[in-house]
Amino acid sequence: MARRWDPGRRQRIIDAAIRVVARSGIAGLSHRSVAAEADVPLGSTTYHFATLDDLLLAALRQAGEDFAGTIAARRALSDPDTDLAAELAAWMGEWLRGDRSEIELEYELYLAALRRPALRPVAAEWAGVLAALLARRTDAVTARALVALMDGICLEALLTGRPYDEDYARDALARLIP
Amino acid sequence: MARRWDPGRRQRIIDAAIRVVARSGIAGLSHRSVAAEADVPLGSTTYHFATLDDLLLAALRQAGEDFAGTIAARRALSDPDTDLAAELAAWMGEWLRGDRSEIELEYELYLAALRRPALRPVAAEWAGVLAALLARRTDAVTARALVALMDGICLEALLTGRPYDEDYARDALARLIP
DNA sequence: CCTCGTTGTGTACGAGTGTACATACCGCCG
DNA sequence: CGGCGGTATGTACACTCGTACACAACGAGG
Repeated sequence: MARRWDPGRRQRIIDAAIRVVARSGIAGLSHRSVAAEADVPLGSTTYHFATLDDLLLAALRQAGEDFAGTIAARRALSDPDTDLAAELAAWMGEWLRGDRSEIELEYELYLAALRRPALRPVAAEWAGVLAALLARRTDAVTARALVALMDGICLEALLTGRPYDEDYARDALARLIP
Repeated sequence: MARRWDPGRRQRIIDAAIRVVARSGIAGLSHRSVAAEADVPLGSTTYHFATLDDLLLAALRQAGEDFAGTIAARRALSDPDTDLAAELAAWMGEWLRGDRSEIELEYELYLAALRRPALRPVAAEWAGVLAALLARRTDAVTARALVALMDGICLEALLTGRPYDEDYARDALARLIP
């Protein structure tokens, strides 16, 4: 029989779950679809993650950590010499022009917390990490508002299909900064 | 056999679908669950709505119309003598303190457009109706930004479980108004 | 060497799903 | 009055799903 002892299998299942959600959405997530994607037997996914919610939680956590890494790597956000509103607007533009399935993956996992209380602490941390970073360039209240406005602007672009308008975003964000 | 000719059946199916989504989410929406809720045979739901997406589209449209009616009825939003930011913040507070399943219903239908291009025109109109109303109190660009910020603030409260802070919301909204 | 408990696997079951389709009903037009 | 066509229904099929559970492999401790 195949590999009986496989450290890191749990992680590979999480990675597979993320790919499945990126491709087919949360609706397409099942023990079987993940098992096929990760190339492990069905029993393996149910063994490591008894319920689908466990798996979803792990996927959200992972995506949140990846996101935190991404923003930490974007040094211009922390550089006090840049125009914060312009920098944020440019960042959103890059993100929105990127791979659509990655965008949908991140937002869908994030929004899943609406119906699943178990995911809310992770979603809160996700938003909190960004707010904390922005708070170093301005005050905490403004940082929170900036995060909210960015969320709203991105959602508007994604949900209505209207193209993203970077000038508008920069202007609106700038108004929030005292 | 029961009622063969039933005008308004289509509408009753839509209403039932909305109740199902409110109770169990989009994930719980199926031809069968709607049929049971509407007390009609299975074939009736598949006859009026060949695919689930058709039904979802109709439900979103209906919810959007209800929403448009709600904001139209809230006269203070149009009254030029009120403080717009304070009025919006108070309105969000009332809404967020209301029935959670209704909140989840509206947001879940709205957010469903993320993965379903067919729903985007309806979502766009939903957001557009509110923006158009606000544009009569300020300019069009500011109105759009207000809608985005309100969306972001509501989502933050709903996704993180943090309680809604009306003072903060009023202050942030006021900053957007020139 | 031989148990024993943990880790991992395969299979089977019952429930629920979308869909297709033959059939039934009923108002209307000829 | 007769049948035609749109409306409505019930059933059946093929499929996917979560879950349970018996069993296989293996490392460790006796």
